[in-house]
Amino acid sequence: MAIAVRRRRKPAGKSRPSLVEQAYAAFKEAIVRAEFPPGIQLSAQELALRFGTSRTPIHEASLRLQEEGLVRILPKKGILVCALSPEDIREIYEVIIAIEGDAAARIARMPEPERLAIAEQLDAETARMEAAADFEARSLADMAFHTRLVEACGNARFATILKTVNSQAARAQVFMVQLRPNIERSVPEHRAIIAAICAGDPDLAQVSARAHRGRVRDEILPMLARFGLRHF
Amino acid sequence: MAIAVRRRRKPAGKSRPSLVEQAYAAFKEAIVRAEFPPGIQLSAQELALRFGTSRTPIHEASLRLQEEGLVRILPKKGILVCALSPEDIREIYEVIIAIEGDAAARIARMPEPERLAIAEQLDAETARMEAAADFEARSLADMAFHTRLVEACGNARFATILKTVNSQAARAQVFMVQLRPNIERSVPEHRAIIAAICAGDPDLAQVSARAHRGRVRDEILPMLARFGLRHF
DNA sequence: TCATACCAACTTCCATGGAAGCTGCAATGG
DNA sequence: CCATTGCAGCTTCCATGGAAGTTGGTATGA
Repeated sequence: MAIAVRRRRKPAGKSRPSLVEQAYAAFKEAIVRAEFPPGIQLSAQELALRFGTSRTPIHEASLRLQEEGLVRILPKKGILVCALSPEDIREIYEVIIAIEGDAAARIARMPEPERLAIAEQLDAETARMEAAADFEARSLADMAFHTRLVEACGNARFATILKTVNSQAARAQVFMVQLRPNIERSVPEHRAIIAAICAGDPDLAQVSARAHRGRVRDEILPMLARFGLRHF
Repeated sequence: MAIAVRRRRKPAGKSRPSLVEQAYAAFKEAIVRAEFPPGIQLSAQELALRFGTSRTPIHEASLRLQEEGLVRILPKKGILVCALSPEDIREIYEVIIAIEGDAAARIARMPEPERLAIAEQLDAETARMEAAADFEARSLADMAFHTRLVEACGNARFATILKTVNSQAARAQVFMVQLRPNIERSVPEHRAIIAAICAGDPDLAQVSARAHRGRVRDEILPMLARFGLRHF
């Protein structure tokens, strides 16, 4: 007997993600990449066909995406992929400004060893950004800087909120890359935030972080307006 | 013929809420009222029995509540009603401080007629609070003030974020009522925010709003610690 | 006595089909 | 010609049952 290989209790790492998880990730990816144009209306049936599951996981994934603001479920009608207006972008930036500003201030209030350690990490990302060869690499390092900033601040809810609004803005980011804003100006601004953190000055950190994101917002919004983009 | 009453296309108002909606509301209500003690583990089957539906609407409602942070779905094990630690309360207050501060500043930046109109509404709530006979009425007026503040600020995402964290904190509020913090101190602080808005001073509005919520936080956290409450 | 293997009772996960609602178009009646 | 009605084809909503994973208690062995 016992020919059959006995499975372990915890079979090597975590078990495969559920179909809901897969459908959620795939659907979200498709939305962010604008494979589904904003405003399009889909049915669970066709999505199930596309992702190779039944309708149930699709439906549950849609519920999650609706909670995040990426789609709207129209009862008895279908699933609507939400379109973002420039107004939405503005709202999202204001959330980012409020949260990141406080995150920077919180870090600046930490005891010196901790905040210096964080500052070092932030500085490394900024250096990586400065040294980056192409726009994409720079953009990636930029994102890493901001992610690190909010994850290090000691308030997990800040990170959650930013992750949500970022996923809303992600589709717009795809367009942004094509517009190629002058990301170089970010480097000294990042350094200003880092300096305020090192100095342990929460107010200055707050102001620097807000000024940085505010500048980016003020640069991007007219850009979008100029290109006459009504939605994303 | 035609004895049967023909239904209109739009049958008088909106149709009945879906079972998911009902289950969601009922489940959330039960959690907030602490009918389900925090940390308890439930099964979809028993909830379905309690709310008179099948397991599907319960499951979907649970997904929504999980997204809001009120429960966690443990795969193949059940639904866990999340417990809040004092640390969570602190985090939630910091989100409130960041968002409400910016909301107040945004209102103060509006053109005079608009911000005066909003100030008047806020003042009315504050007056209602001052005149309230019992603690509960005062508490209600207080909540109305803060709700109005964030809904009037012109950024719908601010309101959404606050609604989410408030629903997380709602269960703790139930305990708070029993502790009866001295809510009277809020009245002059509300008036300070209103004055800053009337004066059109965004920085002062920001500082006033933050100071108000910060004071409440600094009052409540030790209170919870003193009573040795580990979770809610 | 203690550690291990096993099993029965639980749980969610997911597919599926019928019920109910929405929409656009064609047929009908003025 | 226009308004109304009826219907066909679509959609989600929800109940249900089998598949598969988890757990705690019990029997078994050293």
